[in-house]
Amino acid sequence: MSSEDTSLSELQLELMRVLWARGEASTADVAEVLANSRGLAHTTIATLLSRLEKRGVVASRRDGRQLVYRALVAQGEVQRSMVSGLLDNLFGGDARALLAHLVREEEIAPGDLDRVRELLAGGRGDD
Amino acid sequence: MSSEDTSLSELQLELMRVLWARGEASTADVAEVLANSRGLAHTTIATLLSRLEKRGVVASRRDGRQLVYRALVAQGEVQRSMVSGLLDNLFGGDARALLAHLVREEEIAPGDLDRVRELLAGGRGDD
DNA sequence: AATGTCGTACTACATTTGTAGAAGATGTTG
DNA sequence: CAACATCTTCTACAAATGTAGTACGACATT
Repeated sequence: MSSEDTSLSELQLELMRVLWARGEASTADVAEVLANSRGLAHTTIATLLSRLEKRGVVASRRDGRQLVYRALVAQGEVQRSMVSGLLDNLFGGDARALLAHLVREEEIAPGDLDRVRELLAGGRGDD
Repeated sequence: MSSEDTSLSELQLELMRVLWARGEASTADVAEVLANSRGLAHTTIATLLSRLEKRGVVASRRDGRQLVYRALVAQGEVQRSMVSGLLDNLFGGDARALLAHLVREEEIAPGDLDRVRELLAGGRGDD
């Protein structure tokens, strides 16, 4: 039901990564990171965060005059929907095609395939 | 270097897929496909194609009063840049993380890992 | 208390994307 | 040749995104 199909832009993801990494972050926290990497103004970050909030992607809490944001969507959820979108749009939904692409483009070494298989075969306690 | 980092929207990819599949396609050809799948007007497709051309993603050739388009970027190039973008933005550039994600999300069955390895080793493409 | 500081809220503007109508050019057919 | 069917071109508009200034409110400091 609430499985929103959340697709975010690169910049939006950059904000989210701060929130995901810290759990919570004030506008100033996020702004500092983004000022470093991109030279964005403090008010720009405020705008972006409020827009993200309007979309329901993040929520804010007040701390004095500051707003402290936290993510409402897990990183995994976003990964899921965006990877799935890419898969559909670029590989006809065929994950093996994407996998082959990754190996062919040398993003993944053939040995990694075994490693991942072992990882999964070994003690994996998730559902 | 002309390695443009080509990232396309879902709709844009839908147009491109027609061109990639056919090699060349007139506006009407593309429009017909997109009218089916999305109910888009003929002029909409014309607009989209011309915008793609302005970006250098496709080129057109005149055939009578019609324009016949062909892709200027290979599907592989787009896959490369878009997968790479996704990798950077969502998985910190770690392809193994994406791979693990794919397996965990059951987009890929563990057995596929072997199959892909075989594919790469022997060049055996049956299915 | 007055003032300066800092943060949010609001407003604004350019660009990209999705979508399509109107107008004009051109080829087709009786 | 005239009427008709088409196709491209231009123009338009809404929503999303990137980017930031201005204004206003709250807090701290002297």
